[in-house]
Amino acid sequence: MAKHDSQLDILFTALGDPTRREILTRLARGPATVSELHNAHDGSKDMALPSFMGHLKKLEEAGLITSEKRGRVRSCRLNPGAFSPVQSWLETQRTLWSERLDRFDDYVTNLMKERKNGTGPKD
Amino acid sequence: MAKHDSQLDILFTALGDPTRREILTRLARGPATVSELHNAHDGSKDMALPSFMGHLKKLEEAGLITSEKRGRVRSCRLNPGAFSPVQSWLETQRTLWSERLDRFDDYVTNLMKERKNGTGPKD
DNA sequence: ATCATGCTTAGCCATGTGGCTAAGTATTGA
DNA sequence: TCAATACTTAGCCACATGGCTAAGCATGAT
Repeated sequence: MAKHDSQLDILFTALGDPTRREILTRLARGPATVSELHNAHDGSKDMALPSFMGHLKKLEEAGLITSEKRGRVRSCRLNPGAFSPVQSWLETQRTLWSERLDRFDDYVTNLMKERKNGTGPKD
Repeated sequence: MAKHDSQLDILFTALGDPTRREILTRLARGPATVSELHNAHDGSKDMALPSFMGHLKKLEEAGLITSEKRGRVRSCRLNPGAFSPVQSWLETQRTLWSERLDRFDDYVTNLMKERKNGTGPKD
């Protein structure tokens, strides 16, 4: 089996929360301050700021965003390159699937046939 | 902000675990039985079968795989189409980013300049 | 019928997650 | 200087996650 890749864990996990995806979508349009992001989110969810900050922290730890504090204002920007491992992994899946010509039914059919013949599957 | 999409939650979350990604990669090469998957995984991790089955269940709930029990053997196959929402979301991000011509530094510069001029950011 | 095989169910655990409230610190503007 | 603003820290909570062991059920082989 393939080697463990914790960066993929972190990336996919980060993307598994709706608030965090919202944030990323907003930042894809351009940088924004924490307040701007939070206010936009509050429109529908009304989440407490510390919780919201936790989401930003998670995105930053995943490398998906970078934030910078100037004075009392913290601005966030997207790191689009950080999506690369995700896209690579998906592409790998697609490639493997394309190379696979067999179908599920064929597999089961062969399995049953080989069992009846007493030869066992070949692998 | 965009509407909540719980399927994306489920998909990204499912992909956030290394064991589950391993399983998907293996199934991209073709269908396999639970034992085959588990044995291959055991080579490096030695996870108890009930735990392993929990991962398969999660993948099935996400729609990423489909399993079928014949007699005492359960076979699993990949549903490649289930990745579509994930790829669509990533593509949306890329599109938004491409449309974005500004840079982070420009944003902060404009922010400071507009504050000095007393006009405030425009949105 | 009996035993082996391949799951499945049940219960447990430590840790993490996604929130909350309360309080605090630093910066900015009046 | 003081009040307002923009975060930041700390502590709490219910629930979920990713594992474990033990036991059980169904099927297949002998």
